[in-house]
Amino acid sequence: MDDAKGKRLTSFGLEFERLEKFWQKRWESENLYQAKDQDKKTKKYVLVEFPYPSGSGLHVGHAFTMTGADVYARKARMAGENVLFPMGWDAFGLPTENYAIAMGKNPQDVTKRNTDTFRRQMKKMAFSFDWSREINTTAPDYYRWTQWIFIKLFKQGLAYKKAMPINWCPDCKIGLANEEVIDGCCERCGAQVFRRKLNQWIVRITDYADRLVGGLETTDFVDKVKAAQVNWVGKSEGARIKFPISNPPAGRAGFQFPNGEDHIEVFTTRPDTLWGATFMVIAPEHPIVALLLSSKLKNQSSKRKKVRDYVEKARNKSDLERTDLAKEKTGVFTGLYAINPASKKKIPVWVSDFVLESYGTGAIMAVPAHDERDWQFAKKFVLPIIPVIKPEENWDFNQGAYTRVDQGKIINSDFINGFAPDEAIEKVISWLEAEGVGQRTSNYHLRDWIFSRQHYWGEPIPMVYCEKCAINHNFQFPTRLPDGQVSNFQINSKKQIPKPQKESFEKLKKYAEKEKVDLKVLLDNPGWFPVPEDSLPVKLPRVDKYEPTKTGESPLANLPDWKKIKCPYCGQEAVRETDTMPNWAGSDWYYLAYCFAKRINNPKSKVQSPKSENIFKQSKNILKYWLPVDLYIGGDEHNTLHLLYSRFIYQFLYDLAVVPKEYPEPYYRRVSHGVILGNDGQRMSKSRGNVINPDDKWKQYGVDVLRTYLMFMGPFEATMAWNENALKGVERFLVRFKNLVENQAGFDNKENDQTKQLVHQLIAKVSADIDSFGYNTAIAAMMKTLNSILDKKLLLTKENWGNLIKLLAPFAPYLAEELWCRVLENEFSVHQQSWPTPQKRYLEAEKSTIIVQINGRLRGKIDIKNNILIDKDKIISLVEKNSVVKKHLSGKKIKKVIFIPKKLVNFVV
RNA sequence: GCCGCGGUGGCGGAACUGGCAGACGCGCAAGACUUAAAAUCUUGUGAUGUUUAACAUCGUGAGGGUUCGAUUCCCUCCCGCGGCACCA
Repeated sequence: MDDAKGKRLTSFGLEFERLEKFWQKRWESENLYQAKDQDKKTKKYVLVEFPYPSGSGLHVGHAFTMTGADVYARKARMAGENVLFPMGWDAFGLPTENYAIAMGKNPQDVTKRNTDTFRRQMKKMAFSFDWSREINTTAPDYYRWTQWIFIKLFKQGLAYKKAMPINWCPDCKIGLANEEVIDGCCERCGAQVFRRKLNQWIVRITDYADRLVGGLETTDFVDKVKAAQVNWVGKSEGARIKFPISNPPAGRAGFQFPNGEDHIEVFTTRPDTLWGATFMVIAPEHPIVALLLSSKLKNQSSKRKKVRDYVEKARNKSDLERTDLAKEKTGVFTGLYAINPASKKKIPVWVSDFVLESYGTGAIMAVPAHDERDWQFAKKFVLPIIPVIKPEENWDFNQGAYTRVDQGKIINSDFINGFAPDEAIEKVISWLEAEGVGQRTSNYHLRDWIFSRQHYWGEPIPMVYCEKCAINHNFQFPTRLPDGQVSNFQINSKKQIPKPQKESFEKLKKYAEKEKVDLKVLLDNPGWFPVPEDSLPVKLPRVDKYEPTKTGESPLANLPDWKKIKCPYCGQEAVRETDTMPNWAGSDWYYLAYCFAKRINNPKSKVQSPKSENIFKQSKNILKYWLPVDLYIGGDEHNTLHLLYSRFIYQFLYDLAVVPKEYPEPYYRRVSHGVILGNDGQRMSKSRGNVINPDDKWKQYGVDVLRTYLMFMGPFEATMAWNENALKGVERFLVRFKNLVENQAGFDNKENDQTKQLVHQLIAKVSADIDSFGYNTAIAAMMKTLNSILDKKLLLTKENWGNLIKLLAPFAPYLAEELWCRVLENEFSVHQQSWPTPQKRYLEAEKSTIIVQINGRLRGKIDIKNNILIDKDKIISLVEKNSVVKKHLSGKKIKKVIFIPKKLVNFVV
């Protein structure tokens, strides 16, 4: 075409940079993308996970994910929806702290610099975020509310302090949650993790286990996300069964079972195999073991010494060693015997580290005939193996356990003999409950959430410890049960409490009522009080050293002045908690914060309601308007932890009635984005040298080419390798598009029906594809249409060029704006235009192609006019006249004709 | 071991609820333009066979099944990716 004017463009890149700057500035000055609270339009909340602003800037993975979200948001906005598409910073975290330590800078400054870089890059990428709602988890006005949530958790009895054997990373000098330990090593530094007991704040997420699973029903998460959540909670149903001890070391001074009764309780999913339980195994941490070894027991036999040695060894083992499947079973006999409540047989109690203290009751009934681990143990220590399910084939129980136990019939089991296992389970549970030796129950893999971190760069946990109160409140009542629960608060129980204690108990009770604190938590955590809510935030003080202390305490422990505080209860001198919160805390509720970001970022503004009201209640109407999040785009790596934690916190806030009662779940739809690999097909990493930096690419090709390429690479949810050549293909497409519009602009073009059909079919296709994240096929369709226009030398009217530009706008916003305003000379801005709607009359062609098959094999195609399309007989006779069909049909009998209107005719011969 | 996802040309990928397999892009080949190269444009491009056309046969990880018809549904198996894992 004509390049006489020298106007013709062959590539973007540098030449385009000027335009990008120009339009970026204009969009910003006109506040194009601000969402309006309470607007009458349909709201749509499009959320993309906010990044951790690392020092290395925006990653190409961020660029990919956010472009995908941006395309969706832009299209929705043009289609007339009130779109909330916000962005912020999840800025607390170890990398910043480590960098600060290494460079001697303070994390606040490092964070400021990093977020500035990220923001600049995102603006360059033309992401249509509503920057008026930007939030930062490290801003005191933000984490004030993160702390507030923690206080509420405490007051409701959902946070408690406990010495926990935690995963301790010797290099980072920090306690790690189970989730942060990968193959027994620290997720961040790779050092081997070992166990260490440390006082930690624990959050009782397990109380919400059933709701975290049940709530999924009302959401539209993709199946794999739901499955991941369900698996993580890991519910299994079964029964608890009590096994009485036949030879308690009775008469010995000080011996008393921890549960007050002389039995060991187990959890099993297969109560039907109870008759096959020939021994028991308890975890080395089981309370009975501690009791057996307690110094109060005088007779320290050699057997007892063996137990002591074994338990000692197990304690020093790392998790990695303990859970190594391949290793041989170890264990020792405790000297205790239990009575199998069903068979009444005396069975030995062993201790072994393959039984975990943290799951179930920390004790199992071993059924070696039908469980692989129990079988191995029985084989090694020569314990009896009794089959209780009849195998469907010949089975040698000396060779292994028969574990296909869902089929078969029960044997050797008294009144359940002959039943199928699932029936037998029901019968046994009824019997257990009737006899009072067991009950139906469920267990979860989900553990309570260790919430303390011994680090600087996190939200301070807003708690105070008062030693004097701790002494005064360490009430010894008979009402305290062994599991830490308090059954009732009757002072007038059998054992009288001494008078001073009684008085202080009454006082504490009053405090609990006034402050709305669960009395149970105060009793379980003597001396611990939340800071008063109106004194929040507990600001992170500046320190000189960011390293954790040698004792494993956070660096805040080095600040005596900061630590000192008056006890909120007694007013005397007390100390602050020096631990900080885990990374997840700030991201648990950030999607709520966007809704009322103005109130957070400017707490002194007039919109602030009375101080007594919390920000969630103040923003009730705004939350009701925006929630739930309509679409949440994020990575698979957050499908368990972040998603589960934030759903839990939301459900908790729901129970506090501070979020709208209409929405029991925060996120309606969850879509997980894909991953971009380097051009070698490997995960991008500095060590491989295959990292693609988006900065380089937009400098070379321009933002529009980069964005369009990212969306064209493949399905939004897939894993794809970078391919520089394909990037050039996209550039060709955009350049051709631009040149063609420029060539046709300014003419009074007349177009034919064929052209209109092309345009309207494309509108329908692109609209549908964007809605279903089929960005790659949307772009392919645009390419195809452009090729047709070029091939057939079609002319388009200004209106239809406008339509095509609108379709392109979500992908290539700069080019679209340039063509819309400068070339077509339309009014600013293309991004505020309404999304085109396809006209039905152009969607269907006059002719349809009918496929002709013979015996299901393609033999020809025939174009048929629409007006006779449904007329079966006419079409069949028409088809039979076709020469190719005639040839194939000659000399054959037609048995049957299959006719699908508008699609095909199939002759069966 | 368990759970989830996937396997289609030389490559990335397309194919709606079973109905033209390979859209679109890359790469490659030939040609045009050019002194030449790059860029751009045109044409071709799953395999095999008679080979000019046209046509035929095969072809969506392997094998089997359902169906007039299967990349799509069912069964068995193989391979890859992700997650969980001594969880009773």
